Amino acid sequence: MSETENTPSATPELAKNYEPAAIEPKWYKTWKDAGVFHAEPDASKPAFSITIPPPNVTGSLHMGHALNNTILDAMTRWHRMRGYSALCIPGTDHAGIATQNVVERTLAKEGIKRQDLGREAFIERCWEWREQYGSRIYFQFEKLGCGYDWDRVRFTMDATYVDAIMEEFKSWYERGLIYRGTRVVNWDVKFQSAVSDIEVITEERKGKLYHFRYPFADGSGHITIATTRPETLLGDAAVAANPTDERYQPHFGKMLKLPLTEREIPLIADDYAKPEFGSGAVKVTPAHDLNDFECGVRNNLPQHIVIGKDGSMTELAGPEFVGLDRFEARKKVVAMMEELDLLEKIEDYTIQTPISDRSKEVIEPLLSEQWFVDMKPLAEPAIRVVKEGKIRFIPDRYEDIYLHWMENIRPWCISRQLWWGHRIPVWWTNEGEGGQPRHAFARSREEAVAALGTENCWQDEDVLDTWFSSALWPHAVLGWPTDNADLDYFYPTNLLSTAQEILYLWVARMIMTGLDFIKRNRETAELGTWLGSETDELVSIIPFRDVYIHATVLDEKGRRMSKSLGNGIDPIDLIDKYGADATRFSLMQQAGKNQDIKFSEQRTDIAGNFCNKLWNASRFVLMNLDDATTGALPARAEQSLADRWILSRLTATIEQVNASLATYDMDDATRAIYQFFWNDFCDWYVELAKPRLRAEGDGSERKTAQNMLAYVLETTLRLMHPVIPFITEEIWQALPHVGDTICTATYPQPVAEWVDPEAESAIGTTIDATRALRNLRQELAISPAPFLKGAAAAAGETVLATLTANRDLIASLARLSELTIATAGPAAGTGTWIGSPITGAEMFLEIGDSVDLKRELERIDKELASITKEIERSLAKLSNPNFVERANPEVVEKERAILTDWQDKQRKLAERRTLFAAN
RNA sequence: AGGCGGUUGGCUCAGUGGUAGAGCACUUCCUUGACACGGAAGGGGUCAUUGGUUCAAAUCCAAUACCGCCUACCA
Repeated sequence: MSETENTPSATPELAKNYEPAAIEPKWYKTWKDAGVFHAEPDASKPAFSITIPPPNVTGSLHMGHALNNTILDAMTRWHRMRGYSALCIPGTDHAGIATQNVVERTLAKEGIKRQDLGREAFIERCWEWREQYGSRIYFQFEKLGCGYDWDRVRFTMDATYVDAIMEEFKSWYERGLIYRGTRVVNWDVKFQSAVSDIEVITEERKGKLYHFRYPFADGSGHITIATTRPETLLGDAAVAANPTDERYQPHFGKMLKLPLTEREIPLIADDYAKPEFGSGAVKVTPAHDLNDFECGVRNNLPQHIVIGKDGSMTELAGPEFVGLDRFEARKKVVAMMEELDLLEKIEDYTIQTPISDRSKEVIEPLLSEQWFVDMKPLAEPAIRVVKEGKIRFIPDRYEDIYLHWMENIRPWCISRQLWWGHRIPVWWTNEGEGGQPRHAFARSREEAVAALGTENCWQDEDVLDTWFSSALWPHAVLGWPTDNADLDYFYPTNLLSTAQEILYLWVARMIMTGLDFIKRNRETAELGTWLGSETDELVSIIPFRDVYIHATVLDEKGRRMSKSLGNGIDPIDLIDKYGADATRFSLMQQAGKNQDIKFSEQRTDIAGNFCNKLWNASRFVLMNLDDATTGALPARAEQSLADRWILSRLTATIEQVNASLATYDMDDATRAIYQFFWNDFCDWYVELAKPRLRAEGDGSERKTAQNMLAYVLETTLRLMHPVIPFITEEIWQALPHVGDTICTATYPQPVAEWVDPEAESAIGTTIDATRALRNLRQELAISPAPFLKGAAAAAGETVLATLTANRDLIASLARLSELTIATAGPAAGTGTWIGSPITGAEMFLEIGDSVDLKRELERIDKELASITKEIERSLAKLSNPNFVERANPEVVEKERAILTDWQDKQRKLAERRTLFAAN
């Protein structure tokens, strides 16, 4: 029969070479067109849902995304195959400052500033930008193989999403949780906006510590203070020293002449000053430092704003400084102080400098009026829900990190002085009592007029922090604030997987908003997903059950990937080079409970080799099937020992993979897959099957082998599919299978009847025997080509039976012309035999004239030396009465068996040695 | 400064009390009809250090060192 005729006509043949680019786009399109990824509420199935962390609309796929989205997709696919109505909702975040930055840069190339365009037109440009580039990352997700429900894609500025934000704002505003406040915020002088803590990076920079003298107003000497920011001197409101500091106790309350100004400032007592640092006295600038601000509030100090929003000095700084850039002002202050002989010294100093992540400008802590959210009341339930174990962190160490932050939560500044984003839905009028401004929540001018009772009103200029909108993500993407079937069925979601740096800014806030806004009837709420008391009719529902914090992907040297270092790896390049499957596999192999991943491209190369191996082994299986092969599991009676063995290995692997995925040990899951497929299936099972495929007779042995190969391979493909979706689909389609796509095929589950210690032990012996024979051949440098005579001496009946049963297999694998099995070794005079002991037997090889006596003795001695060491170790243990008496009897028994085995091998080898030494 | 991770063969990492493992790299051999992106056989580790608990420690405890991450108001 020709090869072509052997191939089942209904199934296509695999291409000779594995080329991911030739299969991946094809299957993604097929799946998408068939609606495989679309999920609807389905009462007959359990729900499984995930919302992806929405990447910035300006973003493109980086390694962190690739890792996280591989995990999300694998978890979704795994559940889909296990019969869940599995949904993964994609979307993007409008990313206020980042998008505005990108668009402003584009405009700058045309020589336009956003102020030239005006607010409306600028926002129009932002939308245009988004239309053009904002979906790029979606195509990249598709390329990675992410099976997301594209019918449900969400953007944080969609009209329905805006409804959710309005609802959130209204509720918090009306409950007084959102308030207007004046505090020191992180000010970005380039964007002229407040920025959030996460957008501030602390960098160690070299700077100077300046020691200045502040003279007492009454001329009775001076106090020395130190500062890294001399320009803030102009805004000083006091000098503080610790109340316990004896050096300053006599002077508290006295006034100091603030140099370069006309002002006098007091020396106050505040324990914010640490006596051990510098002179023990610290200048206090309430408007330009958060700690000084708090100190100022405590002591009722004035707040002089001397640095303006653009980073230049204000009028309050005095006529000599007004308009100067803050860093110019710094130089000038130092120079003038030196001139006045008030500069004591300048030291080199390492300064923890806050830098704006977006603009790379030094952040200016600045007193300004902003909108804040009072987080304390919102944090309380969010703490409880984690303490009560309703939301689980994986790895669990993040629970403490989360709780620590939540318990020390601070007000959240939500206003941003940007144009792109959700404009704050608050309207103002100055028609209040005594012309005081008043404000009210309103979604539109009409609402505002109604609420304020006047036409003379205007909307707040600021927009909301982007995180204000993403905090609503899980319920907003499911249609909240409108009650609907999706929200009912898919909420709470099952998993939130993300990077650790947004644990606070995002994860914590989603928990807070979820609990605050999503309430259900206690009777109908799913067990373990709600917070409330027995008497509450309505209870708060958690947004997700599991929070998986994935590792940070670093470069191979362990450095963060960054544009400036140029050490980043573009996942799209990896996919183009090795395929999405290899990219995913290499990421999953490294994704466990680790904090970071040192990633090198080599890992993907190795994963690609695995895919290639899978491809070729599958080709082998396929070309050995024929039309009659159904891939049905042969009856137990028809199965060979090897068949039972591979099924036993398979069910152990299935169990391991399912268990590992359930606990987010993706590294363990991929390792189990890798080892089973390569070491068990390819290295041994396929090799053991080869002679059976060539078997003569009625063809039943060949048939069984064919069905077994097809069955095991098909099952393995389903097991692998969540990790490597494309290649598994391509091969699966070529094999006998049930269903239209592997995506919706059943996920393998362990089968108790397959567990077969007897077969595992028997094939274990077969493998040992084969290895011993191959080893003899190699150690004595005998050509691998010729078929040699082999023999085995079995110590007991079990081993004798096992070896006999697998005689042909061993002979084939070890390239023997014949294999004699007996209870004793070959008789003298029957040839030149060398031997090697295995557990329960000794394997022999007839090597004719090619024996190298010296070499053989060396081999035996080497082996003996290592065995002797093992025996000594074991003897030492067993001769310790404490061990024998105290250790678990099973352990002692096991140790005795080990010793006996080593001693047995030692005796056999010694006999061999004597034999050869005599020659 | 505090908290949390890490430290296992040349490299990247598994391994939570009972004979130290994998992949890559390395050595030797092999292009035998699935695969050289492969096959076969090997070499290589006092599991960071020190102490403790235990019959038994890579594994549990304590300290130390180094690396990393995250929080933090040290001018």
